[in-house]
Amino acid sequence: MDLSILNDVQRKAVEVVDGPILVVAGAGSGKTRVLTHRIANLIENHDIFPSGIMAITFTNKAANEMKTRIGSLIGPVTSQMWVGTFHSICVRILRRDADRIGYTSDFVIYDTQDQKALLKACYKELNIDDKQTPLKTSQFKISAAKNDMLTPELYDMQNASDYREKGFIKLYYLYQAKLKQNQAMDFDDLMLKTIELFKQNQDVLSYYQNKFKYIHVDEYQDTNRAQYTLIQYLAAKNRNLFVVGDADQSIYKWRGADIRNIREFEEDFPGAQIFKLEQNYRSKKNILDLANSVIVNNPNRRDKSLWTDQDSGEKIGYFRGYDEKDEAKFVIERIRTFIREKEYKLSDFAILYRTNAQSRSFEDQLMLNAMAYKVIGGLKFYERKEIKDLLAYMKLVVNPNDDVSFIRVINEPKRSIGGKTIEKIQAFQSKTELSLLESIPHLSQIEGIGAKAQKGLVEFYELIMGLKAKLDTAFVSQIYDELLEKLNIISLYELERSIEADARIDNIYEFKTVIEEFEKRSESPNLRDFLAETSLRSDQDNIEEQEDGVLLMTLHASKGLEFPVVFLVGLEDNLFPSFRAMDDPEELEEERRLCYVGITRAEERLFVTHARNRNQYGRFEPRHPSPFLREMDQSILENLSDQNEMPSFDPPKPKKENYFSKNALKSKQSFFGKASGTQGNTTPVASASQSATYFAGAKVNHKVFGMGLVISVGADGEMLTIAFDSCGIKKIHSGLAPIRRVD
DNA sequence: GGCACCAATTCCTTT
DNA sequence: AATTGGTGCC
Repeated sequence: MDLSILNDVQRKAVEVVDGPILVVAGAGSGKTRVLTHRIANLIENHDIFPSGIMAITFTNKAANEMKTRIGSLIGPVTSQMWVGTFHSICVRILRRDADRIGYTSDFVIYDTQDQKALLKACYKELNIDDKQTPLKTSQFKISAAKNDMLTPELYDMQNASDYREKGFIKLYYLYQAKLKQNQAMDFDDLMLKTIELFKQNQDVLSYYQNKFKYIHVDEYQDTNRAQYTLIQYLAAKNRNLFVVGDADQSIYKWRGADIRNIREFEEDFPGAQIFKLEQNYRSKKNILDLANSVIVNNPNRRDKSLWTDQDSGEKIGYFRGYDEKDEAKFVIERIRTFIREKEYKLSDFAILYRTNAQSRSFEDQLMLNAMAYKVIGGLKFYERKEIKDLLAYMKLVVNPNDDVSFIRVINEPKRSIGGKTIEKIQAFQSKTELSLLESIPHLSQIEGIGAKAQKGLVEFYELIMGLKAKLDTAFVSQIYDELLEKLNIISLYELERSIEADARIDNIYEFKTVIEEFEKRSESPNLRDFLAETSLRSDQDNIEEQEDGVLLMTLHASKGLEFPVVFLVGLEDNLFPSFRAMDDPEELEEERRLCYVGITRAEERLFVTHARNRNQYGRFEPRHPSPFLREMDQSILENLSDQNEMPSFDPPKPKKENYFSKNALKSKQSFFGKASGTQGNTTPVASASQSATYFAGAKVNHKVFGMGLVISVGADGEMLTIAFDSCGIKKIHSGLAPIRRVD
């Protein structure tokens, strides 16, 4: 292994073996390299067994990459190492000893949707009105409490004197009780229950404390209180804790991440060694300068600044469009130009936005141009109805206590079992210790269930039990196949003869592929582990390397990734920063960090864009530029907007020579070229709803004069000089004359 | 119980 | 704009 490729600070950080270590790693400063070399160094030069090493990463994808990279440094010794996310590592620990805290190792993991369904049941039992207290509010409150490690009991103690909390406390108790009844844990429980396990069972804790001699945590700035505590427990004995993070990239406060965890590392671990990585290897200087110009506006920030010895690179492209469609057209046109003129492939480009909903206009344009793309996040594959249904069946096969899954699929496909029937079973259930599924054999004791419903219930029971019998002998894919066959689900969707149904069928087959891949990769492919893995899959885990396509994702999802060309879009007030952040300075700082993260994803080129109007909630509304645009160093921005679209914030008015520089002119031409439709195969129809902007080269139709070509636009952007086919050149007012654009 | 139609709500970010 | 949930009728 060659440590000479590291810079001085990196090497020093890598070579320390024992004790607590904090690596403050700015964006693109090679923290993954430090982590992998550190671990490789432990194993190769200090005879540490891989089985004594734990590394916690932010995504499973990062975990796999880390294993691969360590493997390529010192060979395939990594299989004994524990590398994974907080959630997956907790599952692994819990599977072993769940019985110590009143769970079986067959527990299932409830995602956000399941959580909601369970809360709904709690609401019903407690007569809570979901109009008065939206499910989301309770969901959020429970999660926040758990992130702060407040169990119902602790929360109760802390808030007992507050009568307004009475209702919530009751709900929280019931929710937690129901989770246990269902043998289920939500995402936050995975950490809390692991901590509980450690707290109550000294022997278990000692086992792991002794086992893991060296613990590593990546993205330490985004750990929450529970995760922090978990680490404290695990590292308490050996104190060999190596954490890497960057306070400037903390973007998960809303999920409970506590920036203090990294800021106060020295106090938590006296004698900790601290290394600061400030040389950036990722981005051109202009990109880095832009990032710095934004992040310095955060008042509560420890001063540090990244530097690079790379050249400046191109300026940062700035574009303001008429609306989101205009914005998308610009971005896609740029990508086309890049690919035509340079050696870029589609997957070199990333479009980063604040909210998932923004992907749409870009998808439309990409589709129009027949360009491959991949949207990361949004409606996840595993959240699609047909997949969730099949997952619910499989969860029930593993865990018959899972009432949430039972209710989800008992009438899917239709078995003539509705709310009334379920209520009757629940009434029976409350007198017993049985789950809904387990109640079915006792149907004779339940009054008033119709023959049709009874038949449906029994068939359902037999289906699940039939599959359960095969659990230990059959492959997951065999169970899946049998499930599909027994449910006759494909034929049912085929009968619908709709595009949506066809897509569902595709997804069902796709899911089969996912299962088969799991079986190939896993050492002991069982259904339990498969279900856990699908529940804990992150968006980034779904990025496939081999497929070429433009990447679209939220800024959050882009964390830890890098791309040659980045488009940071939708830089508008109330969108980015989010409207929720406007009145809260702390949240505004977090939005700014998010902006910083976005900028620093770019290696070679960066473009920042926004629109003057945007469709939202079906309404077309004017938008204002984001304050972050104003903060950006204007001298490194290059305005690529239509002349009519000069920015209204202190304009990044390019110096004359810039404006007419070869680059600016070239890009301008391509932009106009596209809009006026002179490029033949670009945007064929597209503009049925023509945008109201006019510019030189635009084709217009006048009610009286007929077709014409805009020659120039007045300084006010409204007086147009138009050459009409019928009557020559005329000056008319775009706001008053009966004209419209024809694309 | 199932289905069709209407109304309300949503678009902040996620394991 | 689009999805989701609710209501009322069959």
